[in-house]
Amino acid sequence: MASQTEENYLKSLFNLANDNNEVNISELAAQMQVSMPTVNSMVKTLQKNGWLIYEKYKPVTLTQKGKKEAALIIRKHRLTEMFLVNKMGFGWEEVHEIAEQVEHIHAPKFFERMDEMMGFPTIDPHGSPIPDKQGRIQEINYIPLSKCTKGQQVKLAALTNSSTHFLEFLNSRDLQLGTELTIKSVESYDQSMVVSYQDHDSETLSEKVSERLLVKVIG
Amino acid sequence: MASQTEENYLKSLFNLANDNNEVNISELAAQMQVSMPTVNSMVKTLQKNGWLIYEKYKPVTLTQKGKKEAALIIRKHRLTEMFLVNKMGFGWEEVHEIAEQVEHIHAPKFFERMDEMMGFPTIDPHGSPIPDKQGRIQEINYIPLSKCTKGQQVKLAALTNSSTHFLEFLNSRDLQLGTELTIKSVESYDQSMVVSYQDHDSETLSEKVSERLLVKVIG
DNA sequence: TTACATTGTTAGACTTATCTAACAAAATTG
DNA sequence: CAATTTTGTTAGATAAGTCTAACAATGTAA
Repeated sequence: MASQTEENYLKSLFNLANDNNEVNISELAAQMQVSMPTVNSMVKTLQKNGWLIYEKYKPVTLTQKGKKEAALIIRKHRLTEMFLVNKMGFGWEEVHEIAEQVEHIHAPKFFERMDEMMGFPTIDPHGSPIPDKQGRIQEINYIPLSKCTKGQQVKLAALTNSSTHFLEFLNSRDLQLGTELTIKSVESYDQSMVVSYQDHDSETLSEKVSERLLVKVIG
Repeated sequence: MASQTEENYLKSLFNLANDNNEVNISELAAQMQVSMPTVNSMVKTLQKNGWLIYEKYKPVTLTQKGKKEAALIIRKHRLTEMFLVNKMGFGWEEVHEIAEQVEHIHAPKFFERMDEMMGFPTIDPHGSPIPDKQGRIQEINYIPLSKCTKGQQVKLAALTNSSTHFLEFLNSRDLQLGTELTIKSVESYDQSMVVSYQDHDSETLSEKVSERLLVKVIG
């Protein structure tokens, strides 16, 4: 069984993996906020335990076993976030830190019960997909709002960043998953967008914001 | 902040404390399932951090700070157990292991929300009192069934032991908190008791069982 | 009250997860 | 392609929490 620390590395590895499923030591060190030598020694341990493939001076790759384990931890994280929001009345900006701790609990029934009570949700409060019990993750293809153009109508479907700060910003603008926006204009200088939705006739979103908002084009 | 390991020692110290608030190194080692040298080095650490008083070759004593910390961890444990039973549909025999993990989560709001959702319960599913937010614990004076005599009527109020095995035994006999029993006889040879309750006209309980059942005399 | 048993301590070692300093390989760039 | 920067590795140290072996203090009981 992976230690809590190992579980955190697996999660980061899963999230950082590029198209070739590769992750650099330096990226992992940055993500985990530890030094490169620490990562170096940890990847050797993770390899020894069959979670990943490592060769000197090469990027590392999760094994099937490692990918599944990571997905199951992410499953616990996302189920917890959804439970906290749907069943316990938390705001979407409050749940990450709690889920970060709850995800390490070893008690399959606990998470199955959450899942049941919520009617087997497929996405978490930030629109990210919840891996299934086999660790399979359904890929959804939303596009960043920043890729959209003037006149399009889109529905906010997910976020690429779920930091408390960003979520509080969205709260302050009444932006929620499901909100339908119309793109009124795009400023060519800085790519900022003017959008309208609900009671908001004209709200300006910087590129930094619009590239973190994943949307579905509806018109 | 106490580490998870330290939290577990504090909890054990709290539970093992005798009338003088003292705990022996050997008792603590047995409870924690570690060697005496391990306890010896840990109590030095705990003292250094102000959780307890330690003098060579003397039993240790929790400080006020240590007692409060322990009670607050026990609070999280018992709130969790109650939440699992009342809000998530678990049986009282399933919750200890899960609560043992959840009690280490640092997220005051999480436990406050549980508390609110349950309407601020004062006992856990096994009849043990839930310490308040200040770490004060309300002492309740129930007596072990084994101390009762023929003819008495009593109500099952709490348990001194909440092992899964014991709880499953109680389930098999339809014994729950609140069950009212009449003591039909006590066998002088082995102190076993014959009791009746609900549909059970004549159920024999060994001393081992009756001394673990805490009751309130009602007639 | 001396001997024995129990309880507690010290010393030293191990594992996990981390660090810094020094160095080596790989990638980038003039 | 040689020089430099970036990335990765090795070596050695540290802290937490554990162990065993050896020894010391305390308690018990003949």
